[in-house]
Amino acid sequence: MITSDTKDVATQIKNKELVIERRRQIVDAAVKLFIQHGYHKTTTRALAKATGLSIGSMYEYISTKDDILYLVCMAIHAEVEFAVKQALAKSVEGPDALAEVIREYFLVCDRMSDHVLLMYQATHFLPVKWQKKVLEAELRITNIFIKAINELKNRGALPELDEATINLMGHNISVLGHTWTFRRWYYAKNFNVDQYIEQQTSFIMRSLAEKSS
Amino acid sequence: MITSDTKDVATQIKNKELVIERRRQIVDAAVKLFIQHGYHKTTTRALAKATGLSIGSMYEYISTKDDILYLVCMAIHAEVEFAVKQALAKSVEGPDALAEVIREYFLVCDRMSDHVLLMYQATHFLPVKWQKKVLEAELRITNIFIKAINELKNRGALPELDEATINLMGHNISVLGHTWTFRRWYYAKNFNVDQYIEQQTSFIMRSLAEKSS
DNA sequence: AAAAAGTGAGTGAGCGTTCGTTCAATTTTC
DNA sequence: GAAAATTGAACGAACGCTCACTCACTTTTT
Repeated sequence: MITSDTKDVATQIKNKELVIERRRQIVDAAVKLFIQHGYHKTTTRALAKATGLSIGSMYEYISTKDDILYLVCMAIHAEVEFAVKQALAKSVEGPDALAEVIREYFLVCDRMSDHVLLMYQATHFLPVKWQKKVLEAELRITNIFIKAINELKNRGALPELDEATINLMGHNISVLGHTWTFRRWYYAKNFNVDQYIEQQTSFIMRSLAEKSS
Repeated sequence: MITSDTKDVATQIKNKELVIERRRQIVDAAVKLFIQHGYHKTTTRALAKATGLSIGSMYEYISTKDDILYLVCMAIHAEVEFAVKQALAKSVEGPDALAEVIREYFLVCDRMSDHVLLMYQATHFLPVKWQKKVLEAELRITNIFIKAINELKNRGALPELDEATINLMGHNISVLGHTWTFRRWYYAKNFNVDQYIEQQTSFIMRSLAEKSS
């Protein structure tokens, strides 16, 4: 796993490695509990117990319950970003490169549906300063798509598209990945992931391909 | 305004009209406060004060804080549905009918961004039984789009599209309306509503027009 | 033996909800 | 039509409980 920017959360503990290790424990436990019961119904006591620390001890590694949510959000984004970047790196050069990245992204979203859902519901409990950080992380992922589209365009595999259009398409990809998670209540009855990916990729590619106006 | 199904929320008050009036007051106040401070940080006392009732009195009209959130969610959906249905009714017959409905839908989403956002964040605090009701209301709106696409298809204005594709397109319209509200933090810097509507409508229409696979 | 890490009972603010009471308006009784 | 009885909406102090966070103390590490 990737250790996300962790330096903005205060700690009393001197040993840096210990901080990383314990926080990983905390995040792992928190993800499970937050997903299961939601942020508010998860008590710090339950968090501590699940982590294997005492409350007092846990509070040596963070200074607010918010901190934990922040660490969780960053960890989730880091994981998604990692998956997408990897897909981008190993993908073939060619017009299907984008489709491949989209596919891999949608698959992470599927694997991590609960996590994505959690972020949609809980980000806004964070202090504004951290909300911004989380959105930056989100934007970083979206930018990967935008970059991928641009490369395709520059390679001549797509018609001329203005900046705004490409930008929006990047965001659409991002959101349609999330949509799979938060419309599960409906989609699950009608599709499996692969069908969803195929359909949406086709939607995206068609939208990009024929610029008529 | 439309009085959404209100009968599943219990009240001590006998006078039915009074219940409707007071609940409208409660919902109006609640929307503002929930949007401003979020559901959890809004206390029942603050709610009562903003409504112009005492807490005790307010509790004669509902039986749980959840009830208020439920009423709020239903009221919001009712308003969106109303707007879309109206657009559908007065829209011209023709291939632009869909574009017109989309436009009007995106515009309600814009007007009610805070409300839409609120629903994304707060629906899951409801008891499951009511979450379902809220999702039904959501689906009702989505189905309007699906129906509109189908009519266009049957009128020959669109190529043959299978049920699944049309279905998904309906959901995409729905979600892309919401997206305008919950990606405001980014979009606002780059677009205004009209540009957003034009771009997304163009995506949708192109995608519907050219079914290649 | 000093420093660092861990502990968990304790604290108190904050919250949703209840319920005994008030009182203006309406209905019934004489 | 005055007096008595009934109704039910409005009230808000009080209750019981939850929960984030602290701190004096113990254990472990160096």
